[in-house]
Amino acid sequence: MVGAMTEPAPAFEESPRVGRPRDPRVDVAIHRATLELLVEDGYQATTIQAIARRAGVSAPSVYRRWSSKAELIEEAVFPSGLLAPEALSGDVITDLQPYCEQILTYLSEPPIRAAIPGLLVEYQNDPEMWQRVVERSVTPMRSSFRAYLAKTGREPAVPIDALFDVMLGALFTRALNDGAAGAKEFARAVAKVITVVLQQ
Amino acid sequence: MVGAMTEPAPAFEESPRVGRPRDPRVDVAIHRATLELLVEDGYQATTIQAIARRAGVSAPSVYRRWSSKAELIEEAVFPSGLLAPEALSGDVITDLQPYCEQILTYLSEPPIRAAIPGLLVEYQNDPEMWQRVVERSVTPMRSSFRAYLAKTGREPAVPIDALFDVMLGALFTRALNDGAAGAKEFARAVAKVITVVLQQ
Amino acid sequence: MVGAMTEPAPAFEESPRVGRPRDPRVDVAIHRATLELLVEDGYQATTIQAIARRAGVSAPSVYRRWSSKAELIEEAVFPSGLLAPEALSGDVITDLQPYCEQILTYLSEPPIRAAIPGLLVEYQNDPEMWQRVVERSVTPMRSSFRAYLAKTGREPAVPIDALFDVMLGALFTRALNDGAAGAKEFARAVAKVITVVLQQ
Amino acid sequence: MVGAMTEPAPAFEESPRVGRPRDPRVDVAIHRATLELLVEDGYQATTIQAIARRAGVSAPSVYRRWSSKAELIEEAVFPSGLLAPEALSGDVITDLQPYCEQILTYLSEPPIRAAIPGLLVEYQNDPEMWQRVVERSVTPMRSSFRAYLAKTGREPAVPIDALFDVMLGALFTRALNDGAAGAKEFARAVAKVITVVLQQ
DNA sequence: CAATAACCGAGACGGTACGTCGAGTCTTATA
DNA sequence: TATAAGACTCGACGTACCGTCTCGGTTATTG
Repeated sequence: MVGAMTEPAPAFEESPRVGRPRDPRVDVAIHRATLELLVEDGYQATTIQAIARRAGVSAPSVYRRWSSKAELIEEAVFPSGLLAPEALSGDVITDLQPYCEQILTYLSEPPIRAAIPGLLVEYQNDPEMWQRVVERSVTPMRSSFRAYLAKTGREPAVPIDALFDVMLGALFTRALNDGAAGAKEFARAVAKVITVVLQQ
Repeated sequence: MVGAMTEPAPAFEESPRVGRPRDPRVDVAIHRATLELLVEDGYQATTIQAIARRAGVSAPSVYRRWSSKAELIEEAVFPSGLLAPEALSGDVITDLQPYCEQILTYLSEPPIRAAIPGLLVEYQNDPEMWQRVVERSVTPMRSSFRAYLAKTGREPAVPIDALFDVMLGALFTRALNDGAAGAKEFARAVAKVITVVLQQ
Repeated sequence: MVGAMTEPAPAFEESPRVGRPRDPRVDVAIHRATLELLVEDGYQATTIQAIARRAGVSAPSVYRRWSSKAELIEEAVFPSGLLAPEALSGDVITDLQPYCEQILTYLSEPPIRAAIPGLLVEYQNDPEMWQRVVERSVTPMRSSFRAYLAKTGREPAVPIDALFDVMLGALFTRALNDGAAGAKEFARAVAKVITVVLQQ
Repeated sequence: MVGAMTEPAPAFEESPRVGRPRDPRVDVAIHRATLELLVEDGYQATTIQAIARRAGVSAPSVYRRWSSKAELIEEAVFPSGLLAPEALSGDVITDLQPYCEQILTYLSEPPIRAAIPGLLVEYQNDPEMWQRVVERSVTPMRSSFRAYLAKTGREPAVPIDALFDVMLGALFTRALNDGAAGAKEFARAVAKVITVVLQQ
């Protein structure tokens, strides 16, 4: 399922056993403030100081948890495990459209729409970091798509990965440009294209 | 034709008749510095102060010509009239692949790759400005695509605009993620997908 | 004469001929805020941010002029040329007491009292910088003292520099500890001590 | 005798009888770290956090024992009972010089030299606290000086307290500025001055 | 040919975000 | 029940870029 983004994220890695434990309300407040600012003011205005201010938290409390704005936002909009739209029944004709619609809806969620171009900029000089983001968000979709096609037993005229890239690229670009507006129609069109290729 | 980006751009519209005229070498230097910085250091590091520094020019000389970093970059990477890949012979089977390859190559030009996510961020709270960018870059492509299909006389099973969006979205996403690497293969795949839909 | 501390100080060294000239009101405001804060809140609370705030000026405008808090304060409390108490008539018996009183009064000026221990701390690991401060403030006094004694034609039983150090050390310590309270009496005592040595 | 400063000091007054007892090694480590930092890096760099770090101890463990950096340092450099240079034989001519030298040597001890200006700054807005420091360090010297002069039976031309202030002020200022360098010569000069006054 | 006006580089200006550090306070597990 | 450790808020640090401004000086067109 395409998940909502409401969980505070498990923050950093290991929790040390001694000393005052981190206040989970701080995590929640930062998480919440980040998403709010992303949606309200965009990526650029979502500065760490603004996040701290809105969360009612000090800047060091943010830096203690995340080493950069990019990491914080990455984790806020891509909480692990909530990324892969699930495959559906198995009938290509009926399934592909809701599947596409699901992806388009997911990519149109305001914080995701706002975060993606920002992360692209941030990681412009660090392709590996961007690959990490892709891994967390795209790879699960690609897997479910592959699994889905495997169930249908088809051998398309176009390599499956390329076909997936066409589908996702179309939906991704649409989401960036128009958000959820007209999602249903466009998802239908994309699904139709993929279906035709599969049936050819 | 997909154009190279080497010309200093005619800057602002009207040239006032009185007073000292602008030094065209300043325009050239800013233009050049902008593209260089975009490619070398990415959108974020391409600050106006850095551009001025590299161009050997003062910051006000930049602001005199462009009111913001976004406008400057927009003009530097999308010099008017150089945007529309030209249509080709008319035979769908043979034309579509070079056409897609042309678009993918164009979108993979380093300054364009670097500029697009930055402009997306910059215009996050100003969709109209982003539409202006789209108009300058996408609309000519869409027109040529329509004209191209008109020549073939086909009536596809998917609305032409949606089909174009699928094609361009796929190529755009590919360019953002991988640049020109493997462009030929992917362009072939995209062309195949479109062809299949057209022939269906 | 022992000078008042009211002048904005000529700021940095050379004034460059190009670029927007510095706003002299900014200099004045910083100078004034520094002295006020020193007197009201002490050396420690006289932070650069607090100075900027009180002067109604941005922090960078302070850093543009002085590279550190120490330099700023040094210049604010020791404006060049106002440091040497002048020698008096020439009669040891009558002169020495007002001379000592003058020095004690000078060292008791609130900003000086407040600044000296702070500068001592600041330059604890940079004795040369402290020597520079001494040069600006003590050396003129020492010179005038020497000149003064030369006029009397005496050859004291204690080296003149040591005698000066005893006199100034006594007055300096008194000023640090008690300020101007009971200055007259203490100046008389110090003058008496020096006189006795000179007459011995 | 002028005492060395090596003992950890008995910390706070009362030792509570209940609960986990304090680890005395923590006291020792803090004490040692404080003196080391004072000498190596100066008063300013001797932050409580740095002390805790060097002592291998947490900051609250320091605050539990001393309520402020000033108190900690005060106690570290002026351990009670080690402050008064002892009076000597009783012959003014021969005694005064070693007495002055002793004081000068004491005030030149690196931690004391480093601590004094810092404490002056710290107590700039709390003269009573500074008086407390003076009481602990100067008053014993003043008493021994008075007792010393009483033994000689002299009635000097300058009030004894003022004479003491001249002597100590001269030595104190010398110690702050030059430390122990040339101590012997300067002590001789100071002693000569005092002697002359006493004999006059 | 003089006046005018827009340009030029340089740099000051008030703001704001950056990421770090020290000051003290608090909360928890541990002894 | 006090300790030790670390998270907490707060605010100063010094730097960078923002976009604007003021300056002295230059270069063209206009009167």
